[in-house]
Amino acid sequence: MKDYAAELTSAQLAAVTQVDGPLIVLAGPGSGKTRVVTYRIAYLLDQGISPRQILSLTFTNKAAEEMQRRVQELTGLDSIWMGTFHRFCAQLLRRYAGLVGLRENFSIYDVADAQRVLDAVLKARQLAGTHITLGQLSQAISRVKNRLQAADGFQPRPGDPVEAIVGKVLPHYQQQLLAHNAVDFDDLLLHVVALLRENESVRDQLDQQYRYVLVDEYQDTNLAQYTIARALSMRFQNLAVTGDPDQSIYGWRGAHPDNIRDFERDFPGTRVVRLEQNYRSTPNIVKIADQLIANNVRRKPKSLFTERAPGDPVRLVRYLDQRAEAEGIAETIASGIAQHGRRPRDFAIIYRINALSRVLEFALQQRGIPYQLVNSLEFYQRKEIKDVLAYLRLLNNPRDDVALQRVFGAMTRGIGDKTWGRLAAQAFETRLGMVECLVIHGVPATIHKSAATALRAFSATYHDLQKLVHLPVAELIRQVLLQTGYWQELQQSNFSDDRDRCANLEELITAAQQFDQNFSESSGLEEFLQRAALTSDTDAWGGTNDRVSLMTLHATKGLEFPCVFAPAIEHGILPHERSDHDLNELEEERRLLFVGITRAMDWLQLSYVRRREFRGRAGMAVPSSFLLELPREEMHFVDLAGTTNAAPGTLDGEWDDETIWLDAEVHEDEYVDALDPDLTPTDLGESPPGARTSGLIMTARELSRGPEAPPTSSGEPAIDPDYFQPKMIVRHPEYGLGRVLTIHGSGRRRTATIHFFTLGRQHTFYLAHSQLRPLG
DNA sequence: ATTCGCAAAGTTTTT
DNA sequence: CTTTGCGAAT
Repeated sequence: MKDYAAELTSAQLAAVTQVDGPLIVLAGPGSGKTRVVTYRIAYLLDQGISPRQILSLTFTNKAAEEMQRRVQELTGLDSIWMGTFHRFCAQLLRRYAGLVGLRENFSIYDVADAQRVLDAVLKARQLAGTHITLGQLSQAISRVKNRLQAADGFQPRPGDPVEAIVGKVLPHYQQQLLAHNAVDFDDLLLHVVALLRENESVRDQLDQQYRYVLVDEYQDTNLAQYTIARALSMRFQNLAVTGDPDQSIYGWRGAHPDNIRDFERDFPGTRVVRLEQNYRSTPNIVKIADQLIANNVRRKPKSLFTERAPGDPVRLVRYLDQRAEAEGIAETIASGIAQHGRRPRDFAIIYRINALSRVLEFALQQRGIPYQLVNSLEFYQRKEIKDVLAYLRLLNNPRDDVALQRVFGAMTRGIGDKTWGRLAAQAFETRLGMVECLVIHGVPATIHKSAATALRAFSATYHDLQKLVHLPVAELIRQVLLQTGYWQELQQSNFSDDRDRCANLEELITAAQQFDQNFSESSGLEEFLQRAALTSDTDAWGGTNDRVSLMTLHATKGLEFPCVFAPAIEHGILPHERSDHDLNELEEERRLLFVGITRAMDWLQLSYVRRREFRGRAGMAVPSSFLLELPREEMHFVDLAGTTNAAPGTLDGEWDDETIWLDAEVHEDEYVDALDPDLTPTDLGESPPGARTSGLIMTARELSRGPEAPPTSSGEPAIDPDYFQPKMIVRHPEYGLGRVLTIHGSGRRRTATIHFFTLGRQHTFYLAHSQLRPLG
């Protein structure tokens, strides 16, 4: 048995050795949370508890893998069930499909698949043509589902147009999914909730089977997930959750904000253990993280501390543009590897939105630095991959009409809307899936000759392939590619990107081969499809490599790296423009940066640029207001933007608010000239029709508004910056009337973001300098 | 029914 | 800059 006391602090030990009863571990970043969880599992095993009785639920696949790895390192065991809620639920549903109206071979629809169903429902219900997009609708449905508002009992909030449509559509949408023997992501949870609620014996049986349930990243679970965890812990209340409210970054996905309070309510006598000491990062990093997060109002104060030796200051770098930024980062990494004994895997570049990865990738490629994109949507989103997977899904689940639609659209010739409609009509009458119907009843008489031939050909191929579903998945994929002619078509194509497609398909086959080796059981195809649906990245299947990691801030959760770069800390990107109208969302953005900063162990660089390209257009970037909230002593400012009044690097180390914040405006005319030489003075006054600003970037034209109206505040008395408050209506001599959205900072540093009504856009001002006046 | 071409629109984060 | 959508021509 391990000497637990010797390897853990007293707080950690308390969390590890509490075997029975409900437990909450509130763990700050880097406080050894994963260590606590893995040691706790080891301890449970030492107490004679069987690995089969332990269930460890995580939020992402990545976190699950990491946990699995570390548990194996510690105990040598890999037989403990670890994975995401969604994967756990998918497996349960395979077993109990009949109890919720599914068959065990159900398909899992991704967002795009689900939207197709939604689209069909809208059209059938004559509800198409509202200004509400499919995306909004499916998001709203997702919210409703995650809040456990029952499908038929859902009451739309009065006056909410989106919810009104959700109310009309939801029952039919659900019915269609069931008819296709399919579930969307949220249904995986929802069906399990229903299963556990309606079948006490099943619930009790599972409760007994999984006597020890661990939930990681508890702050990001939604109501459905919490309900599941609780249902498995009624008789045996050995539910241990770990989390950190300051790292809650999935509110937009229905994470239940008060779940920690709920937990204590539902499980009286819960033991709460707090872990506040950080073992991961240097004091500088901890300090700026701590000070940043202190700006969140809706938060229980908590302070992080560390006893690590002081390290390098955190770097804040201003680059000229995104290319310079990417190259600068690549350069720094290269020299870190060449001169400071770093490995590529020591570095991570983390950003707010996936779109930012492109330049960075390019710069790394140029220098031959190996990198990996984590969770980029790429692989399983690619057309050719989705096409083949659709065919596989169709073989596995003949009711999957959405898959058939995709197959007809991409892998067969000669079948169009008309034929589709006629086939659908017959399928509807016979209450079968469309392929089922085709196989059983043959081609409907209403279908024209050429289309009928195409259908018969498809039908014959499908029939042949159906006999092969028990082959190893890799072999099955090969057969699908060959027999449908898809492979041949791509091979003979003259388009160069079809070459890439073939390569991607080969990669899929390789992944399938790996899968076949690891899972030689008979239900191979189903399991393979499930994995394909529930993992978003390829390297989840492969090993860990010595590469620089590129990922979004969301994807970094639970990870740590010696050296971290966080580029594009700019207004509109972080905080994201769609988040800064709402305090809750803004605070979530701040937590996101907090999570990002605290991934760094030894070395951290934040950066922003003066000029960022967006939709092909260059525009001025505005530094994020979060930068103003960071302490200065722990940081080192480096200006590489090459401004006219300061040679590159001369501002090293010294910076104040003007340096990072106002400078972009001071030099704006110079940039107008640089960006748009054809701009004539008459252009300057009005914005061209249709020119919208996202708030992300100011265009040259918008910037040019500035110098036309030099500050006229000479005669007017200054207004106390503290006078301005959110929601206040204000007037600006240049922009007109607007409403204060958010306020940041205090004193001289206090800034306000104003939404201007007539402009339909927003600007951020430094209140001590601004020409803003309260109305009246 | 398919394909090609151009125009418009839209870009958060994940299971 | 991409991707998606729509309309016309084959």
